[in-house]
Amino acid sequence: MAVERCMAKKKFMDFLQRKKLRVTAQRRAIIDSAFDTEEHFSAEQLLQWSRRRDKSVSRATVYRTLPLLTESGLVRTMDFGGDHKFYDPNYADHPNHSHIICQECNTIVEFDSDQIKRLEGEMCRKLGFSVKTHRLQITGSCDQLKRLGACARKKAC
Amino acid sequence: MAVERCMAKKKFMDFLQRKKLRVTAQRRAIIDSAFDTEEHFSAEQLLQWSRRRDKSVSRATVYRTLPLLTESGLVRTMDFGGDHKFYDPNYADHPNHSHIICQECNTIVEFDSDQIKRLEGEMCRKLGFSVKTHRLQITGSCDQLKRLGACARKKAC
DNA sequence: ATCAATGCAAATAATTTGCAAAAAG
DNA sequence: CTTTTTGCAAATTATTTGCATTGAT
Repeated sequence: MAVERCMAKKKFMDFLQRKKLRVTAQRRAIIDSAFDTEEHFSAEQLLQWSRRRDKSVSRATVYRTLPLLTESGLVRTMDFGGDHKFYDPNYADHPNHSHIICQECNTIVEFDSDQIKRLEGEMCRKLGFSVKTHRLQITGSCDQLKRLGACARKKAC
Repeated sequence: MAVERCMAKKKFMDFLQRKKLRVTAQRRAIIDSAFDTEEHFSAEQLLQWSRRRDKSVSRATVYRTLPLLTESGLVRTMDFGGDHKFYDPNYADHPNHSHIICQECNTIVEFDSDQIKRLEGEMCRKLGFSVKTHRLQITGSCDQLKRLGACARKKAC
C-alpha cells in the first residue's frame, strides 16, 4: 500500500492524452486506486477502493476504465483459473515479471529472470517468431508446505 | 484431428475409476471429442463435437465434465484473455509444454524447453518454492508478419 | 459550445444449479 | 436395488450497453 508510483500514473496520464481521452474525477480515483497498490485486484476490489476516494464512481465506469489500463500496458490481466479475473498493476516497474503461486495459500511472488527471457527469445527465433510479451505462471509449494505439510499462510488469500 | 490418443483416454478412464465415477455414454462422447483432437477448444465447441457423436449430450453435462478433465491434469484451461476460455487436451503427451501465440493471426504453436524448465526450477528454489506446474505463454510476431507487415494467416482463427 | 464520459438500470453471455427421471454398477 | 448422472429450464454471476445527463476541454 501507499507505494505512490507516480511513474505509472504519469505514464497512464500520457496514454490518455495521446488517445485524446479526458481526465475525469472518476478516472483519477480509479487510477490512484490501481497504482497506489502493488497487489493484484479484481474489478470489484478496484470499485471499492475507488469509491473510497470518490463516492460517485460507478461499477460501469470501472469496467470501462479497465480496458484502458490494460491497453496502456501498465496493467495486465492475470488469470489464475479462479472465479474472477485479477489485474496486476506492476508492469510499469517490471515489464517482464513472472509469478509463482503457492498451491496452498495462494500467496503470489513476483520475480524477474533475464536468463529465462533470453531462452524464450532463442526458442522463439528457432520457431520463426519474435517475442512481444510473455506470461509465466508457476504453481509450486513453498518450503514450509514441504517441511510441515502445511503452510502457515494457508488459505490466507 | 483423428489423432486417437488412446493413452489420454485410457488415463482419463482410470481417473474416473479411481474416483468411483461412472462411464456414461455422454461422458464417452465428450472424452472422445476432447482427446481425438490436438486443437484447443471452448466449452461450446466441445458441446458441438460431442453432440455429433451423441445427440443426447447436453450443455450442462459438458460443463459438468470439464472440471473433471482439468482435475485429471490431462486437459488444462488456457486463458488467452479473449472472450471465452479454451481448453488444451495435449497435456497427457506433453505435460510441460508452452505456447507462442501470433499477435495477428492467433495461430498457436506449442513447444517444450527443458532448459527453461531447469531455469524455472533454479529460480524457484532460490525463492523457497518447488515447481508443481508451469504455464508459459508468449505473444509474438512471426517472420511473415515482420517481413510483409502482415501474416498470410491473418485472423484465420 | 462540443463531444466524451458518466450513472443508472436493463441486457447479455457464460456458467451453475435444483429437481425429477433415467441409467450405471 | 442403490446411487450417480442426466436433461431441462430457471438462476446466478460477471460484464456490457443504451440513453439521457453531466462535465472536460
